[in-house]
Amino acid sequence: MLSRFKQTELWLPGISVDCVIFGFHENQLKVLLLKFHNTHVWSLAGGFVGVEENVDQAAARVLYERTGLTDIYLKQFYTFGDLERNDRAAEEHRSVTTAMGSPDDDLSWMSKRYITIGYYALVDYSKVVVNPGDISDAADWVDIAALPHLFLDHNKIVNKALEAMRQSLDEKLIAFELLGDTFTMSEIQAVYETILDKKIVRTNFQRKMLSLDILVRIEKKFTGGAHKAPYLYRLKP
Amino acid sequence: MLSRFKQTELWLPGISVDCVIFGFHENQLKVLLLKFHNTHVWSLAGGFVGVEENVDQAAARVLYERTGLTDIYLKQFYTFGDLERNDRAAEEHRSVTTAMGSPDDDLSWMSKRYITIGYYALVDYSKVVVNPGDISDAADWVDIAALPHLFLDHNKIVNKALEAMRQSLDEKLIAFELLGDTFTMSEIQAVYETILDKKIVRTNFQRKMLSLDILVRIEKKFTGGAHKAPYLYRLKP
DNA sequence: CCAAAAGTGTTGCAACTACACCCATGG
DNA sequence: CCATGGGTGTAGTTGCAACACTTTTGG
Repeated sequence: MLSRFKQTELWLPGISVDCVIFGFHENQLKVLLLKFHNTHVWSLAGGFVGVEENVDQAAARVLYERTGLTDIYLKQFYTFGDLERNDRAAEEHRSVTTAMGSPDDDLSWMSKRYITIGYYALVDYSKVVVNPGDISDAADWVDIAALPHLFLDHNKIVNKALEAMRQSLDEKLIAFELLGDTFTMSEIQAVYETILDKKIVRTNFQRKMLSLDILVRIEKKFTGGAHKAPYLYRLKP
Repeated sequence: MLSRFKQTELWLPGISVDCVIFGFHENQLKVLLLKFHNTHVWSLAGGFVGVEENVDQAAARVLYERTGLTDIYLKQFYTFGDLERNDRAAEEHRSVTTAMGSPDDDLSWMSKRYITIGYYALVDYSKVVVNPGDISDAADWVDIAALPHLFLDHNKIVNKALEAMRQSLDEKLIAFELLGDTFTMSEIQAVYETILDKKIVRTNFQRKMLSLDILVRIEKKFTGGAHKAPYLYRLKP
């Protein structure tokens, strides 16, 4: 069952990719996490690199396998190659294998040294159909502000991904990748405020967004809340 | 002779590090390049990662082996993992091995697939004592504006390093890493102008530099040129 | 009417740009 | 003297933050 995660001649040895998959829901920035079978060990979506596969492709494949999505904003941000990143590997390996109670499941790869290439992905939360995969029995979106302790150095990887994303936020307008095709101005603002972790004055934010000349206001208005009528916007093509 | 470059159990398989070593001399931003024995194939300073070595340490070691320097500003900027990066490997491998004419030299590693982790280093040109190492017979500083065709995708790696360096130039004040302990204001400006590839108004640049409150003006003046007397500066501790 | 959403105007600050102009000094 | 290096002043621009205020609209 775990055969495709075993190290065979199909995969490059000692190398993995890890995807920090960000989504935005209920005014929270969330990360997609996986939980190993019968344990409470949470980890990022990761995988290996095929011998006939680009590293970027491997990351896109991992993303696809867990979310069913393609053509997603996916960016390499750092490569983690410290020996210490596996310091706790033996311990966690034990707890994982013990919990699984199946001596046939070869999880020895967990305790080997890996250099992992970190990618972050920005996806439309509502479009994701989560698939935990073979080695996990659960997958959940977890608020970035309330992350549990993660496998190995995955907490560090998430933090580094957040940093990288913040850097590119204005420059590359990646906030829209987290939203659907249409969105209200306050939704965009919520994304910015959550990622940058600070309040923004509405009027100034709105002016700035509109001055970028990348948004189209859709005449059809939002048929939602109690006493309101926010406009919907769409990105210009 | 080439034994330490062969893949043995001492090195991680399929992984390398490449260092883009920048120096500044005669108003030019230069990169340290190596030339394989008896060929005209130029490449970056690269190496493998020891099984008991952090990736960062491997990069620092490579830098040390070629320049004799330690405690250098060295930053990971990208990991190159495309299959195509080795597309020309076979061809270049042939030209290299043929030129070397020594069937004993195992250069088969050249045509294998490698994922390489890119680092850039900023060094004081005048402090470098170049050591070409075992597989190269020459090492030279080459003006960034006149790079030859490099081994594999090393041109791409240099360009990506330049981009990354530009990004961090203001933010982290890395320009000073390229200068000696003391320097004139126009030297700093030359570094900035070369890296950013644009002219800067002298007065504004000077004001900005001094306003950062990181420079100490040394009373002793520069005993150099024809009709002038530029001040020397030093970084505050 | 009321509350939320949207839009307009203004003020002030900080950073940067582009010049004009000054002083100092070594040959 | 003059060419070069070094320094000051100032006017214009831009982006941003903060705040006040008005308008629109659905219930």
